[in-house]
Amino acid sequence: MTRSRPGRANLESVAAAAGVSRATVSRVVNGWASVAPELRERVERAIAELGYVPNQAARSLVTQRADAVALVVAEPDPRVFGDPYFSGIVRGVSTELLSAGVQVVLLMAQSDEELSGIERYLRTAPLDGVLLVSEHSSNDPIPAAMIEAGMPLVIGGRPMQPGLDVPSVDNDNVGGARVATEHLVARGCRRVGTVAGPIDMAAGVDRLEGVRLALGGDLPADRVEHGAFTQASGEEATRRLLDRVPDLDGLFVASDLMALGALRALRLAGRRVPDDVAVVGFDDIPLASATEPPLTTARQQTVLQGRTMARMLLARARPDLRLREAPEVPDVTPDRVVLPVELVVRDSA
Amino acid sequence: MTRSRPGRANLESVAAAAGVSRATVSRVVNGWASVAPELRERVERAIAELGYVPNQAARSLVTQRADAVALVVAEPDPRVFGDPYFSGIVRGVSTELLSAGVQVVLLMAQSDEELSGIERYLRTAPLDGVLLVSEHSSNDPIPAAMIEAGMPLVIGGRPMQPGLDVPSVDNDNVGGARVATEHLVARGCRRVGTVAGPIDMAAGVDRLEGVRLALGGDLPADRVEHGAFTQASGEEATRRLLDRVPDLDGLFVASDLMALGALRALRLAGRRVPDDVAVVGFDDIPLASATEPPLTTARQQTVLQGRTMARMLLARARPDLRLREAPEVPDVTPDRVVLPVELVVRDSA
DNA sequence: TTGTATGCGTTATCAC
DNA sequence: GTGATAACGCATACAA
Repeated sequence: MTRSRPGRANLESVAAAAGVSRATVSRVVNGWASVAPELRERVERAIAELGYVPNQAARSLVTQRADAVALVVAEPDPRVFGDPYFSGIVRGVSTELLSAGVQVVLLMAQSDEELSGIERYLRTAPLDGVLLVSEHSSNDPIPAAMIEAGMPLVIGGRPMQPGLDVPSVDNDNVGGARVATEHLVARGCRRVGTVAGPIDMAAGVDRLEGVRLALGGDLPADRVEHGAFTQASGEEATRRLLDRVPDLDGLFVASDLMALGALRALRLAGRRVPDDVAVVGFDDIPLASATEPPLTTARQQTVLQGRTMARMLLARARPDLRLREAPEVPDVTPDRVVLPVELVVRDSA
Repeated sequence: MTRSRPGRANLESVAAAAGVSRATVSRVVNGWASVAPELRERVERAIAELGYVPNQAARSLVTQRADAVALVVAEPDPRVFGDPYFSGIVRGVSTELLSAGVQVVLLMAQSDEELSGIERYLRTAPLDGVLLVSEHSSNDPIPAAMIEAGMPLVIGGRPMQPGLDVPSVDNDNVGGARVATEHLVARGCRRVGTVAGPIDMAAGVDRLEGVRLALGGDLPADRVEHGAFTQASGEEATRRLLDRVPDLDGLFVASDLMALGALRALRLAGRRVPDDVAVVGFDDIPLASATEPPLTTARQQTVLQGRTMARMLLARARPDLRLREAPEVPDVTPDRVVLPVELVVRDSA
């Protein structure tokens, strides 16, 4: 709190009311053992009566700690917040930080102007560290600024900026796409194509790379179309693909949302799924199990990603905090963690 | 920033480097006029060289200001973030605060545990004020805590807690529902029913009240069904309604999402819209214009609501800030502002 | 166990 | 126009 109303209590006034020194009050507030029960009692009563709450600004000034961490989401489209990917990360981050007694502060940037306001805030505000989730981050000024300011930072996703190396937690987009595509091949598909994501996004690039790895040399340029991770773009890309490769029999679509569009395009083109064309998506959004036919897809562990990011940051920014055991979270000492992506087989492939 | 790395520059070091006093550096940093151009030059160079950034904790400690405001969203379902209602408010709040040089900090509470962490944070962190958006807020501890702590607070929506009066900005749910229902009547509907929202949410209660006002005494209990503001619940409620009142010829649905369900239920029941049953929704979500037929609905001004909330808070918490003119934003001196809701007539009614 | 004293980095009030 | 200097509220090393 900052606006000190006329009557805002502080250590001094509590000390006076309890008839002890400021130091003793401080000890009680911070739970130090070495306080006589009787004094403690008096102090606690005084605190309650005066409604005393410690001033975090003053506390941060001396301790160099803030007990708060910023989670920055740099994304122009406000709909990211409805995205299960994002909400999983937020849930994971919140869970882990809550149990560590650290508050999560969400900062969202929908424009460059807002982004620079956020940058300013990050450099000056009392914060223990920063978590950054941004999809197309190749020209994001924040990583460099944080490094220069000495502010601990962990990135969610694959850092796109060459030169800076920042601790990060990513999903295995390459491996996931590879397994998904291998599933198509194992199923008997001979002419596999893909609706890939945008090439300015790490997830787009990496998933396409996974397809390449799975198919070896067998991915001619005409079997690749790019979409924008939206349903409409997936539908169109699929249509273009079918025009060029009419005998396509397997399709890896780089996101479930695009896969929804792909299913529609296939239906309209008279193809049966999976009999004529087998389809695999990526993300396992809730809708994926409700499509006709239900969608085989690669599932990312978004909550785990959030938890891992949080612990990685705390390990670096607040080594004094002892976190509770969490065997399901990978070791966060290395600067780069990649979480496995699992294939969920349903009827579409 | 809080973790002062070994080399973190402060006023002192900048002053030394520039050969001036701390006071002069402070004047330069804060843009005071009374500094000789030459000194100013030297100071600015030193600042750049040392990468000096003011410490906000120290600054807040003495100024009693923070240049930051919290926007608290108390809602268990993370999907609120995808909700156009919420994203409109965020956009409005952000716009207005950005131009005032105040940072928005988003705090979301998905559980009571998180809510109490947030409450702690709000009382202690350097913050100029708090904006609260919570739909079912009748037992939210935050308003009382903020009042006790003397922290300026503005609520979005209608405050549900008796006793506390807190400045608030609401949409005219009563008026909007009333106009929507009157539209049905004017259209010739004789047996109007409604799918209302939950009774523990102000929007649910108020919209139902609007229907009552429009119909005078003519709303028998069997023409009211309640849904949970979801599509599925809207579909079910409509089905129940049709079972009980087969000759229903007008339907006000308290949210567009529920209206989507209602349209489906009507179609399945073989009713034509609007010929057999005219339908009006509420919210004007993007999907509303894409339904078959396009949905007549009441539109809330969510961005304006956010902007109004922000200005109302700043007027109380930071009267020193001079905001730019904004004729479209209503006067924020009264403690309660209700924004008009406009009927958008499409084909469904 | 308790109290005293110092410093965290700023802003702001004075003299000069 | 500029420079000392006193707060701001707290934690903590040290003395008692």
